Amino acid sequence: MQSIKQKHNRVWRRNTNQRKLLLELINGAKGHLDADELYRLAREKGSKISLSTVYRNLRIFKESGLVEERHFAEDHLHYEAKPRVEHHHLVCLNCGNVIEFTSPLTERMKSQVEDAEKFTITNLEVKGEGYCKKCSLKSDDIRNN
Amino acid sequence: MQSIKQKHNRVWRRNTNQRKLLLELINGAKGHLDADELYRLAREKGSKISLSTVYRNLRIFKESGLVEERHFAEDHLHYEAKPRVEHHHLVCLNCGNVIEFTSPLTERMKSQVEDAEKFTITNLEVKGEGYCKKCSLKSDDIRNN
DNA sequence: GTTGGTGCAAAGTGTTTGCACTCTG
DNA sequence: CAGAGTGCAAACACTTTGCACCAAC
Repeated sequence: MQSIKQKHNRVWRRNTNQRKLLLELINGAKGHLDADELYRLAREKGSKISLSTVYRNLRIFKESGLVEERHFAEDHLHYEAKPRVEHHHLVCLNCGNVIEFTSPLTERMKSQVEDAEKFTITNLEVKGEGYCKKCSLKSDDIRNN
Repeated sequence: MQSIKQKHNRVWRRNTNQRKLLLELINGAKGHLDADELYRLAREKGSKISLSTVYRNLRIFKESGLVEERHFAEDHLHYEAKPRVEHHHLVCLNCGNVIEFTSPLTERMKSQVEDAEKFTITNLEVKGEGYCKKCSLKSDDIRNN
């Protein structure tokens, strides 16, 4: 079972029902969830959790490294369980679809940059914006400016 | 001089003083600016521009491809003039410094992913979070959880 | 029992919008 | 002189916070 520590390993956090449910939902989810989706899912499961609790716990999970925060849209955040294999995202500017991908080059790039910049990367986010196969045609007039 | 088109190349936008000043400031800036910094810079230059105008124009610039939007912090956006050579960012979780880097691998990764996923990438954002050289030591207790 | 966690409502923050006025083209 | 652009204030959406109560340890 996963467990949560505060920063600097000082205190073990309490194992509340709300917390357990949230972790369960995040880990069970296929893709990425935002706070509101998570809130609605939890309510559907019968929990009387509040939105503030969702936010508070998401922050804790993030600080503990259990989930990752993603910046897809301009206006709010998405979260997903920290994956074993690092993967990244393509966001279609037309249909809004998010495609996950992996590439051996991202790992190589990471080490190369760490080395060159003397920087320790704990979290790498690669996001490509553009047009998916289906939407590619429609975007011609926008792209060639 | 740069010019601004609306989507689909329909209309040329008006060349207002506010617009000119904003472009000037963005292009003259070393790093990345957020809307508020831009607003303050413009006011310091004597313009009586409003914050709404800053936001409205940033959106237009972005749609026109003149500036790029960056998601550094969790709570607000940064903008920078679209660079000739694509570069990316490392954000230090301790001191908050943003380091720019380039890597030949990012270009290769881009084409590789476009090919593999049949996706046309118009904008690639690579962001590494972690610890810069100076701050690396302090982060040991956080990293090894 | 202590005290971290919760729900609620209220406040905060960055961003967008409605409207009447302004100024570019 | 038409209508795109502006300033202002009010509205918005997402997120955080203060506080009294609750429940995990």
